[in-house]
Amino acid sequence: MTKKEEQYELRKYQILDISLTHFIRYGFYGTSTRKIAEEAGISSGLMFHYFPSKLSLYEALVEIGCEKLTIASGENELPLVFFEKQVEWFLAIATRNNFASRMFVFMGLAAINAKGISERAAQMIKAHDVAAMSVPYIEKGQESGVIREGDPLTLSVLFYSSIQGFAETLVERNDLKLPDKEWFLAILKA
Amino acid sequence: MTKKEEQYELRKYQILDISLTHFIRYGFYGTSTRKIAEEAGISSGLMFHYFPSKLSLYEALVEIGCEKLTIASGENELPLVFFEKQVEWFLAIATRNNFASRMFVFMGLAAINAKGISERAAQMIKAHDVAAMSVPYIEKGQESGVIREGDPLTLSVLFYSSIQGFAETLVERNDLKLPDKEWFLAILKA
DNA sequence: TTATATATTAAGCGACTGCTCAACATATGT
DNA sequence: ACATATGTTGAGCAGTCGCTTAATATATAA
Repeated sequence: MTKKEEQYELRKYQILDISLTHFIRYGFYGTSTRKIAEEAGISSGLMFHYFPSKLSLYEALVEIGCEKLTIASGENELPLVFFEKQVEWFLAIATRNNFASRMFVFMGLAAINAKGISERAAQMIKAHDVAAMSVPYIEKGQESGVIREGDPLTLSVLFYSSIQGFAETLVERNDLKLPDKEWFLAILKA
Repeated sequence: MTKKEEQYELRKYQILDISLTHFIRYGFYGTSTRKIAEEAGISSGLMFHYFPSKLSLYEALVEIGCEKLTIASGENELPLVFFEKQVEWFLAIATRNNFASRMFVFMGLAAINAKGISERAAQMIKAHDVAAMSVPYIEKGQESGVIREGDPLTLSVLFYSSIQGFAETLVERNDLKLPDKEWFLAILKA
């Protein structure tokens, strides 16, 4: 990779990183491309050399979020092992206030108001419904008696909501210790 | 109350109601006072007869949210009874997609990005930290052995995060049944 | 070195924003 | 009926927005 291409990719990531923070703090419409450019130390026009529009910047983040926040669905794992891995994976990225942990908050916000921003982003998120994708594991666990009875989707949504909700709180507060993974699993366990 | 005053209060509530929906969907900066006025069937100027600014409208909603979403802390209740009442109260308002249930989502968003909007709103929310206020109940429950061990604040935050997170998901999806209250309490129970 | 492609800037356009204000309509109190 | 206070409008102001574009600097390839 040439020097030029290297700087290109670096700038692109830098813009995404700054945008992520701004989108969380000020929302899509409150985020100004001028401010992002200023913070990145480039002219406002150059922004549009890297991303054709503010919307494309937002959608790029949603796409990255969909990729990064997907869990590799283990092949035919035991249900409780599957959900335990989910929690462990979350706790691992939550310990560092990095790109991924801010992405968690961003995606939570996007799930609520992407419809008011971009139909494409809304559909990406909808197609990436981790709670719905985990329903089979819930059902399997209920059959074997290790997961409590009740509507599987609702149970799954509650499990991921608790992770999502805690992640949102975590970014705002620094007086929080990390929960034990058993606390999350208690929602599911029979 | 005269006919005039009656209409005044009605309009004021109507504006708040429309604003609530817009703030959730488009965020503070994406919400236009003109659009709110249009949806309320009044001129854009009249908006500012009822609320002196868009910010005051936002802060009014935060203030209402702080009032409505506060639970009457029962005097010396048993810890598990206290948290059970919290869940029951949430489930009661979650069953209707009304003002209160949208307010739930609004306050969740406000907790994240009020700092980027209004210092006053941010402090109102901070002063209304239900999770922190519930810590004594957690500690009491841990002493009597009915609540699991672990950092009390973290435990409390996780409990309320699960409620908050589920409420946020509930407004977006209509294919969800309501969880059993035991599912939430399982997070706390020893 | 020269030619070509890319990086970068800054000015500026049209649209939209929150909000004000002079003007007019309506309702209330006497 | 008249006076006064309140309700209501819509044009308009100053500012910001996303984005374009002509011009220029810089890096790469020949």
